[in-house]
Order: sequence, then structure tokens, then C-alpha cells
Amino acid sequence: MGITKTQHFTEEQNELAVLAKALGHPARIAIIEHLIKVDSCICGDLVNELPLAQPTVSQHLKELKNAGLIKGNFEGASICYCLNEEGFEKIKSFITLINTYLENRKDQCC
Amino acid sequence: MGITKTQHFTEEQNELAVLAKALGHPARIAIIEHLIKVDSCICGDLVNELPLAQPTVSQHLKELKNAGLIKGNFEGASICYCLNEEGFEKIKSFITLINTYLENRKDQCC
DNA sequence: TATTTATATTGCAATATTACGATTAATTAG
DNA sequence: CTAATTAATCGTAATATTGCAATATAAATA
Repeated sequence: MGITKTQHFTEEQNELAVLAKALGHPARIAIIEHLIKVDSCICGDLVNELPLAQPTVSQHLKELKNAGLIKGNFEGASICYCLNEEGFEKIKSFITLINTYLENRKDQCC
Repeated sequence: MGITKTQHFTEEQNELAVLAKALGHPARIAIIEHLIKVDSCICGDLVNELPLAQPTVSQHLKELKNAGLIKGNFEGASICYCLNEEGFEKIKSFITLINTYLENRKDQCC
């Protein structure tokens, strides 16, 4: 029906999915990569950096912020964005779990 | 216009986005978690495990496979699925990059 | 060969996402 | 206060995703 059955999955599963989904667009990957390069920047910088219009960039920023992957601070007329460590911690834990499993995996069917 | 401007982003950015997007659904997180628990399983096992119908599970498996996060091997009448290390390597590299950055970050605006 | 078992595919309805022009809101500069 | 700057929101079109019933495919078994 086009609507995710969120209520049937665990909170942790839904949380991870939200975080991964937020990273599931090249523009948002590009935003994260840019923030790594410059520590922090304002929306206008990203509009210059990306091949997208200002409302579109603003929307992507909103999604990253809602997911908990970036933070925004008012700085005069503009808003200063930077990475939010908390969100990435959760992804890191999951990837570490998978990595540990893969390193110790014996029984590989494929 | 509802269509991602893939061609304006780097191949690496698009690749990462595809991988993250594939993880961006709780059912697919649940599938990955189940595979970690049991090493390998067939579609029918997941149909019993998840609150979703067989065609829906099959579709989620297809997406994970297309993204390169799982592999499927014919095993008689059924297909044996397990994690694909290659796909997770790429995500791990990205998360490690971010993690290294966050650990050394001095200038935090937020 | 016919039947059962396991999974993929098709088709479709409901909903979500992507993108942007136009507009609004909020702050700064003059 | 007014104009300029910056970014969010609204409205909307195009497209993608989610989910499942029905069906098709493919292998194992009787």
C-alpha cells in the first residue's frame, strides 16, 4: 500500500532505517562530504556547491537534521550547519556489528 | 520533478547513496540482522520472520541484492541468501572516514 | 508426467520522495 | 523604517516506493 509497516518493527530497526534513508541520496552524501571538508557552512554555500536550487538544498538539510545527522545553529542572518556526532554513532555501531560478524564468519553459503 | 539528478553527482556519491538507500527500510534492516544471526537463510524463513507477505519480502531481497549487500545462491528448489561483504566494505569506509573526522574535529559550530 | 514447494514477477493502489518556482519569515545593513 | 540578504515553507508536478493479490516460473518429489 505504499506505507511502511513501521509499527511491526523494533524501534532500533526503524531508527537505523531512518538514518540510512537520510544518507540514501547523492545530494545528502555530498552535503556530508562537504561538511567534513569545511567543518561548517551555511545553506548558501551548499547551493553554490550543489547542482540544485535553494529550496531543494534546504529540504535536504531539513531531512538530514530530522534524522539527527547534522545540527544547525543560528549565526546572524544565516544558519551554520555541521555534523551531529550522535546520529553517526548509531550507524557506526551497526556497521561495526556487521563488520565483526563478517570478520568471524565461518559458514558462507555464497 | 521527483527524479534524482544522479548525473550531477560523482559515481562514488551515487554508489554510497544506493547502498544507504537499500538499508533505509526497517524490513531490510531486519533481514540483515537475521542473516547475521543465522549466517544464511531462504526467502521462506524471512517470510515467517517478518510481518510481510512473500512477494514483499522477495522484493526487499531483490533490492538488497541489487545494491550489493546480500548474495543469493541456488540450493535445490530454494535460494540461500547471505551477506555480501563487498557492499558493506564501501559503507564501512565511508563511516570510518566520518568517524576519523569527528574524532579529530576541533572547530565545532553547533 | 503431475503435483508440490519455493520464489520471482506482474499489476495496481496508496503513499512518499524529489525538485523547483513563488512566497514568506527573519535578520542585517543602510 | 526600508531594502537587501538568507533560508524556510507552500504548492505542485513528476516519479519512486511500499505492499500485496494473483500469477508465473522453476526445481523437487511422487
